[in-house]
Amino acid sequence: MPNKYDITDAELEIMQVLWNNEECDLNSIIEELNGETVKNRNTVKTLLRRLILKGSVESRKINLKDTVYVPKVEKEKFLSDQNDSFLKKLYNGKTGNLLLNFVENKKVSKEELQKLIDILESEE
Amino acid sequence: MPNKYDITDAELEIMQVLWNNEECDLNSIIEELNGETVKNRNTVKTLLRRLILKGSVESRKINLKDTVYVPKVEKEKFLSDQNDSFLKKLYNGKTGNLLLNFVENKKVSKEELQKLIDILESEE
DNA sequence: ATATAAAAATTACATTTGTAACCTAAGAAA
DNA sequence: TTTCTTAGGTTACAAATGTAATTTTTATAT
Repeated sequence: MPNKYDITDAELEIMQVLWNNEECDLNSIIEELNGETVKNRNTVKTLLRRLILKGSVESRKINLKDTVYVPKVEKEKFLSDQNDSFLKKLYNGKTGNLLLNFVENKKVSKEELQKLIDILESEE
Repeated sequence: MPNKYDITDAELEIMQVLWNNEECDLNSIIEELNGETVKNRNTVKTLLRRLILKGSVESRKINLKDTVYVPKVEKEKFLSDQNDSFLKKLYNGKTGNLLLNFVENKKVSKEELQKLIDILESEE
């Protein structure tokens, strides 16, 4: 009884395709995946089935033969949950700790940070 | 043949204890863990054994009876690797994308960002 | 209408992960 | 020294995961 948001790494690759395309059939998914990962058709089918089982994806029959798959979790919500658990796991749940790490390791520049401040200010 | 940096969630809890204490025996580890997670002694033993197997931890015999465990991966290196794979998995490998998400969801404040800029400037 | 191709559904299977029981050896208590 | 306790080592096991083979169904070409 895992829920919508327990998505494994292999499943996530499928979700990414669905988020980028909203509604696609198996073939499009497989095509999209190539370039990234190459997966056997049945593998993709299994991943889709598991995603459907846990309610993260819905399958819609177009006709007797064809089916399209629709993501049932918003990417935004998913990302936000992933952020939270990542932060909790490694940074005591604090964005500040992660950011500090980025700064210490020169993963972000002054300019980038300034741009973010600008965004925040423009929203005020 | 998983390497030092493939550390599972349950194993990570052990690593955290070791990172905070540098050298401890099984009992101290278990004691530290309580409050966080409660784990059976044997469970902790197994996790330690697996960590040793993959080279992330070393066990040192103090005497015939007692052993202490020593972390063999630096926390810094580990965190940095985890950051990279998290970013790659969800943000195209770009810190910028993650930060933008934080900003959009009000997970970081202007003040925090400014403080980071100050740190960067003070280092120049 | 029948054989063949394509898609969908079901089943399989090895590996990893979390959890712990079980067995053994070494000091401590009697 | 015999027994109990405690620490260490080994084995087990179910659930989750990544991957795919097998079987069944549906459609298309002959």
